[in-house]
Amino acid sequence: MKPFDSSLPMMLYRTLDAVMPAFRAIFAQFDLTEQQWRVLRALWERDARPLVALAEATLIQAPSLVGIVDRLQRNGLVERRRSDLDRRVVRVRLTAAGAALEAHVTPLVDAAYADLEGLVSQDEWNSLISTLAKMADRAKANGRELPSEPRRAAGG
Amino acid sequence: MKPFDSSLPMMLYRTLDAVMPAFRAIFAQFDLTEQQWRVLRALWERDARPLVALAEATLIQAPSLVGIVDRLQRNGLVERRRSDLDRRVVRVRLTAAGAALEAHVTPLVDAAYADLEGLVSQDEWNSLISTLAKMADRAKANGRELPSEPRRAAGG
DNA sequence: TTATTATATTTAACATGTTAATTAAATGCC
DNA sequence: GGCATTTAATTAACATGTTAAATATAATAA
Repeated sequence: MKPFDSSLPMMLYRTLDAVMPAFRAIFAQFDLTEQQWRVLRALWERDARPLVALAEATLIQAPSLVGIVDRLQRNGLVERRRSDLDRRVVRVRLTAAGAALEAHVTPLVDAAYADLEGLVSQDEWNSLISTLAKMADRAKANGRELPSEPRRAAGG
Repeated sequence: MKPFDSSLPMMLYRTLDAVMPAFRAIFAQFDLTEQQWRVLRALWERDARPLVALAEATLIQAPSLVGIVDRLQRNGLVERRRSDLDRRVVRVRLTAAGAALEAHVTPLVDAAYADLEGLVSQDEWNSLISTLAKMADRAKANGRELPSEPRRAAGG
């Protein structure tokens, strides 16, 4: 059995545990949770997204997202609007207050992110990001093949 | 503002999202959650730990751990015993059933872990782990200095 | 010793994660 | 055109995460 402390999943959790509190402290100043910030961050980039699209962009699954959007809506930062073309779709859009928040939060988050980048060399940083991307893509691809049998006979 | 999709925190979350379902599928076969497995995994390595020590080993904070241990206990896998030397301390120890589970779960988890290691080259794997370790250590060290002022005048 | 301070566990209040099931609306196919 | 199949959002049931506070016990200092 592996060392466990230094297993990849534990190292990923450990890194997040070490890194995120600094960001959460910023979010808390604006009465936002980390996940609420992620939703706003996605909407600032492209507003009025269907909930499914928002789930993909934020890596928050739809059932969790429902509650997060509920609370953002309760706090007046976003609103829901049902699509007319496809009545199943609910688009989440920023209110004026939600949009205005960007200018206040972003500078603090950017500064914290710059601090984070300074912890390792630029080479280390780049290879870290690219190895994570590669691993995530491949793991996800694997995960999509095993659960049920391949549709016809994809070959192995 | 950064690309967001490829920000370090999002990459860490994305990698965990891609990697963990394979492990969770194994845990589920034994009616275990990921966190319950982490507790057992730590106890298999060293049994009868104080709850605080278990929290550190598993990266699960004490308030969450209380409930997780409650459920493990309810399922007959661990038991609590209050220390006689220090009546504040509660040690969590494996039952026979909890100890016996190791031999069944471990082979499957090891196989899944081997698959994971195969996704990238050994060099990439090693530098990934070591960069994560470096970053986590440094971020944590930074986090311990700012919150309150240094005790006396630690110098900066 | 006693008041103070620190530590270990737990509870509380709230937000989120995870999986399965529901509900409503759209699509595919015969 | 009608029925089985998909898709989007939600609900349900349970487990966990996060922060603050409470409780009990231990260590410390005046």
